[in-house]
Amino acid sequence: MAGSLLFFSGGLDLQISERFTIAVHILACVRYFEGLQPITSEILSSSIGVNAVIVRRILLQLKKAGILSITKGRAGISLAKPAEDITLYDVYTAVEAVGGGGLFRFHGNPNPDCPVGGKIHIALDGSLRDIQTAFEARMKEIKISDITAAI
Amino acid sequence: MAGSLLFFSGGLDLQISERFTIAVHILACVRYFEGLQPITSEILSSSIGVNAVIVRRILLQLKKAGILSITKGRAGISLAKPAEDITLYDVYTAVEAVGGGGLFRFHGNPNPDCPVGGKIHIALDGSLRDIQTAFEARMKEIKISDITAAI
DNA sequence: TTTCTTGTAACAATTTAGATTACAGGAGGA
DNA sequence: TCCTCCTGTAATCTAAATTGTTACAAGAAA
Repeated sequence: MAGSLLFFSGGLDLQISERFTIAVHILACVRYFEGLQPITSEILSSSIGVNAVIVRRILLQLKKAGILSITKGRAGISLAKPAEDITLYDVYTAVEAVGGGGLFRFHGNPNPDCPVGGKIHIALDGSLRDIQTAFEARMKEIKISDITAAI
Repeated sequence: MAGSLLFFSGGLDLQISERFTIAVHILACVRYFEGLQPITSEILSSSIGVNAVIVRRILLQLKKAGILSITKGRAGISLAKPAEDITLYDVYTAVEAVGGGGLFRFHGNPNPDCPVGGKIHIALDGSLRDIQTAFEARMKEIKISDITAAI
C-alpha cells in the first residue's frame, strides 16, 4: 500500500458540512432582524441551536468572503451587501472552500502500471468537473433573499 | 442543547466518499478486462490501490443495485448490463445511498421559537432539493462507457 | 474606563471512513 | 468427492474531520 504515491495526497476534505446550512441560517437571521434588534453571535447561536463559537467561526468566514460586516463592541453584525446579491454559491464557497476539494474525493493511489488505473484519473476528472459545475450553477441562481422571502 | 428535537434527527451521513470513484474505477476495470483476464477483488484492489475488503464491500453494493453480476468460486465478476446503460447516477445511488441524506446536512436543532429558526427548514429545503436535482440530472447523462472510452 | 462582544487558541468528544485480520461458505475444477 | 479459489461479512483499529466547550486577549462603543 505504500507503493506508488500520487500527487493527489491522501487529503480528505469532506463535503458539505452543516456549516453551509448554518451559514444560510445566519444570513437569514441577520437579514430578518436587522434594524429590529441587535444581533450577536450569542443570539444567532440560540436561534440556530449550535455553539456560539461555531457561529463565530462561520461568521469570520462570511466576513472574509465579503458577505458580512462585523465590528466588535456592541452588536455589529450586518450584511455587507443586499440579500439579493448573495447567492447560495457565495455562501458555499465562503464556508466550504477549505482545500478546494470540491464535491468529489478521488481515491489516492490508483496503480499507474494498470491500463485502467493509470488513466482513470484523467478519464474521470472532466466528468466530475461537469457535475460539479452543474451543481454550482444551480447554487448561483438562488439568493438569500429567496430564502428570507419564504420566512 | 437537548431541547427541541426535530424530526430531522441528528443523522449525519457525509457526502460523496471515495467509494464513488472507487466504484467507477471498478466498473471501468471490469469493462476493460472482461474477456481478457479473470477479474477478482484482489486484482481490482491492486489496480485501485485500496484494500480488497473495501473493494468487496463496494462490489456488493453494485451487485445489489443490479449493476454487477458476481459468482463466488473462480473469478466471476462481470457487468450485469451494458456499460452504455450504467450512468454515474446509478453508481452514485448504489454506493452512496446510505440513509438517503443527499448532499446537504441540515443542522439539527434550529430554535422553533425563533421566527427564523422555526421556518428555516421549510424555507431552505426546496432550494436544496433543486440543487441536488441539478446535480443528479448531470450525473444521469454520463455513462460508464463514456469513461472507458477515454481509457 | 467600563462593558460588551468578537477573535482565537486549545482541547475533548463524536463521528465517519478506510485498513486489516480472520474466517465461514459457495462454486468450479481435478 | 475433494480441494482450491474467491466471495461475503464480522470485528477491530487507526486516522481524519467536525462539532462542542472553556478560556481569554483585544477592539469598539457608550
